[in-house]
Amino acid sequence: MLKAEVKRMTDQSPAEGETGPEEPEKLVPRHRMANELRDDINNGIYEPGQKLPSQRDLAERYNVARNTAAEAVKILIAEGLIDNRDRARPTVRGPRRLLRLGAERYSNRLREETGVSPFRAEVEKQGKTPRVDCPSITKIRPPADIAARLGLSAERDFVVRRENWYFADEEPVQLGITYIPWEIAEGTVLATSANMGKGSLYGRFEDRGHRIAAIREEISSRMPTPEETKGLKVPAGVPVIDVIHTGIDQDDQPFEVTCFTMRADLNGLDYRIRIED
Amino acid sequence: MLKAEVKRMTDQSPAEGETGPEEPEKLVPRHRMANELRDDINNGIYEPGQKLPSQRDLAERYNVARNTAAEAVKILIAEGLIDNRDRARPTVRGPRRLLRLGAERYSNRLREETGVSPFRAEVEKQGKTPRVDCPSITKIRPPADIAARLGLSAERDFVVRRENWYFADEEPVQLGITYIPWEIAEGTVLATSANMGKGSLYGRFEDRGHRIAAIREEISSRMPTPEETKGLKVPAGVPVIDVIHTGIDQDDQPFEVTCFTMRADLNGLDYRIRIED
DNA sequence: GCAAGTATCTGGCTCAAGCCAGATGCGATA
DNA sequence: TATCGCATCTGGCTTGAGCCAGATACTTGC
Repeated sequence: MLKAEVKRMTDQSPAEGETGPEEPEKLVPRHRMANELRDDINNGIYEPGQKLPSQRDLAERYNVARNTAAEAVKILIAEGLIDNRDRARPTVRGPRRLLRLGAERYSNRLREETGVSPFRAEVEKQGKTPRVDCPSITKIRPPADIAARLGLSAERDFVVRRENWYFADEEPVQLGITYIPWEIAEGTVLATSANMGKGSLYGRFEDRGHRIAAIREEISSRMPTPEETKGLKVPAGVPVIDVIHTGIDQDDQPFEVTCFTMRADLNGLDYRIRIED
Repeated sequence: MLKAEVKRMTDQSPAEGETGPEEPEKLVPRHRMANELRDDINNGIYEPGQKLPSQRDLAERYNVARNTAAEAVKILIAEGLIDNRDRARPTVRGPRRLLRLGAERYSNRLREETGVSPFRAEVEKQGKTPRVDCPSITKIRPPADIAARLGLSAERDFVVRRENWYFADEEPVQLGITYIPWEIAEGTVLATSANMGKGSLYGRFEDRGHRIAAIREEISSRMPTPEETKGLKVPAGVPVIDVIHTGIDQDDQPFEVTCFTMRADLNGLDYRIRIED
């Protein structure tokens, strides 16, 4: 890692003495500058957590207008290399440790033995304080895609919709919206209370005769909507992971669907799956 | 011009104490314009595939400078709502059908019965033509994280590195880099040939006494690097999904690791998992 | 009817100038 | 010493001007 030769020839003379196999591929200034900055970051010249020089400085160093310097920084922000929360000085983003959520979080035994939710366990493993907020429980008609997964009718049936926000050290991490057939939730805490009691959510399903036997998880990723950016405080240049989770009971019946929206800079998934013959 | 008279003596008031339902939340022009455009797109005023009016038109309609109009469009591009391939006119991006890849793609029975790779099957299901390209097979020292997963030493051991590019109708879809311990690959087509023969990759592992019994899949998501943007032709505003896949045999030994990089606009994952008690 | 050539339009990009509000630093004051 | 107030700095944003190369449409000549 020879960071000694930080060439900074501000004049854009061709200067390509020996043309490598790669053609220079002439770049517009914003990209030339973004590339240099990116290399510097990857080579550790700017350390994670370190603030970048001011736009006005950068502009002078790279011999561009301040506007252009700002554009170059924006490129790296969009790539997720630089963080620019609020109006603070843009900062080099370091690799963050991911919460690794796996299928064992649904294990019946684990639930019974520890009594602590896997999300909490995972957060505490990182030395942070978990918090789960359930700001709303409502009775609604299921959205069409949810109805399909639960085997319900979007016109005739009802579901309980439970909204859960997950925090680590008060930083929003993910959002989960759980849909439960009214038939199952009716008359239980599932339909009324944020506090699920011993064994948590799946404990209550078991009370109603639905023991979790299998799950389906449909995973995709996309850029957050503006609402999600605000609600989850997703930094610029960070996508979200969508997980549509379906809980399936011992009779092969789906009894619950949860749609997770996770910040991709804080969450990952980790599945160990036995392959059936 | 000190606006001293505006100074809040009630400074640092809780602020989110009893905010009204929705304050207008004054927006800068670029966001105001981006919001209107986004609504129009979501309300179907601009149909998927339709071209946006010219920047100069938009600027006039929204009463901003052309620069600002361009910035507003860029916001929607970064959100993934608008596509601006090449220098073509920005176009409203429609929802794309995802390739849904699941764990059953590793099923031994499925492999033996159909003989066709799950990727091919999934692509053909969409009426497209699959193609897999294996441009390089090399013998290298394993990267540290790979070595750890295979139980090898990054200094002493070797692995075969196989690079695979996956296309649907000649559009790049994903990239997979497979690492196989040299001990296993030595002397087989695994180390030499792109063509795997009947039963494909996992058929050859079985020849060497490694029947797949379990897999581990570690999933995360991020924005693509510039190289990936170029190689996979990832459109602006689209993340990639990283999957680190580990194949585990009947003796609980890992025998293969593959790192997938998938375009998130074309790929999704779909796992059905039995929950152990 | 068709091909070639041309004028126009478009998006991408850069620049210089300037306003604003929040952050920062520093000195004066209590 | 601790706190307040102010000057300054910073990033974010907007504007209007202008250049460029590729796309498009239109004309002209064969």
